[in-house]
Amino acid sequence: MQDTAQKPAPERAYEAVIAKIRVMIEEKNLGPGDTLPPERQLAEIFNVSRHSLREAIRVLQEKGVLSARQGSGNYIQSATRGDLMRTLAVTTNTGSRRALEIFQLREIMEPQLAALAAEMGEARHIEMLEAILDKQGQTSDGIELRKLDHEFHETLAAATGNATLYELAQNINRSLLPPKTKIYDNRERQVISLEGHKRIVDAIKNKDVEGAKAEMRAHIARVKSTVF
Amino acid sequence: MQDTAQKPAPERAYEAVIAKIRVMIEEKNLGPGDTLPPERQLAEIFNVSRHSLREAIRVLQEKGVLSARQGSGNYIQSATRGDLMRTLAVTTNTGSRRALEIFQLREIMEPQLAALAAEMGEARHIEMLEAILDKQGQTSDGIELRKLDHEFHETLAAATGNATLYELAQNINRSLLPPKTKIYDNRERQVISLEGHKRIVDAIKNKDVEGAKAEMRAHIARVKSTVF
DNA sequence: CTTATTGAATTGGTTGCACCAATATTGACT
DNA sequence: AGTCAATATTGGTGCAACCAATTCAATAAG
Repeated sequence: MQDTAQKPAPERAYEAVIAKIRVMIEEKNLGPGDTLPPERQLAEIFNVSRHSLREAIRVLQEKGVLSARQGSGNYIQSATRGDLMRTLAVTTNTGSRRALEIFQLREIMEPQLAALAAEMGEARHIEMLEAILDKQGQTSDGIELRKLDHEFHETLAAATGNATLYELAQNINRSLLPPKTKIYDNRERQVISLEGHKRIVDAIKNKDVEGAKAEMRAHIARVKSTVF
Repeated sequence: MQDTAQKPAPERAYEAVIAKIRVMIEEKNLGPGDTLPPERQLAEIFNVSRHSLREAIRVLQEKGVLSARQGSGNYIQSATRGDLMRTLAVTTNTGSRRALEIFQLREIMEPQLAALAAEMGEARHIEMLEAILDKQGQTSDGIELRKLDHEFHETLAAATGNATLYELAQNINRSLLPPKTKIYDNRERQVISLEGHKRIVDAIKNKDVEGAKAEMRAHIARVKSTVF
């Protein structure tokens, strides 16, 4: 067991602090130029160590929400209150949650990529997809299969004819699964993956736009359930 | 005197550490899934306290470069070279073909962002959206309106609660329209934009998931037709 | 010999305190 | 009043200890 295991995601101290700072900014109606209370005092108020407090401040600094002046104070930076609130509205996502976020992005994009591929797909793209399916059926090496899975989804994006979508798909894939993960060592997953890919390619070959979308949606759902 | 004058900006310890970590990743040719040396050891190597080292690691975490697992280690998430947003960040504005591609990306994503916002949207997000509508109705300055349009779509992405989607939306917006574009000087477009936004917010307020999706789709279609 | 178990060692998470460095404030002196 | 030096305040850094989750190896059980 060494997936990208997802635990209940315990909230880190600095994350709680960021949330509290956001509330404070809203309640005290602070805007650009205003200063936060001193760190020692904030740590006291929020009941955390100054270290944890400073982690939160660093993050907000790096996001452009705050700026620190040694000897003076921490100042609210964002150009407008709108920028400030928007940034604070989504703040903070630790590694594990990020994986879920990227998965959500994938759920949004991939079914429509499949649909577009079915609509636009040229012969050469379909051939490439089928070649990948072949290889996928002939190996059982986990590393190789993960690679082929990436290839499949990227090729599908390429089949849309939209270079931007292709590049984005590449980055999504590579962000989602670290190369060494062994989730493909599981025989059951191998079958699920291959079956799903086959159905998708079939739909694309038949130029079945809605079918391709549905199959991809189902495929992602299945993969997701085996991962989490 | 309260002038905003900034000194030569003395480099903070954590900034130096971030740079050194990046160099280390490069030199040791580390990729996603690999782990960094333990914090105590890194602090020793870089000659800083663990506190400063951890500030650096936190920042890299928030940027999605690292992910931490207590009891295990700090893992490289996405290589510095292959950041998720790179695609759109770099390319900004290369011909009309690119513009069309990004528009297509927008057609794929935004309706689902609206749907998610309707499903997840908290009160504060809806308030922000309505505040933007107000401003939009009160000005007719082209530059200002373009800015508000961006704010609207970015706030909507923020309302999904997914920071990755928010970042992506930011990049899409900025890639699609150069800051100076005056397409909002056209009175007709102003009306179309405001009307569309209102309908979308209404649907979100009513938690009408399908309605939000449909309204956004229609909105994008209208905007597209006025642009091309 | 293989598989569980358990307990020590490792590693990130948090806290507290002390001290440094830059800035702000006070107050004595002219 | 104005100047300027002493003092207090505030962010920046370091050290050391302890907590909590994980890893890993020694050991016991089958």
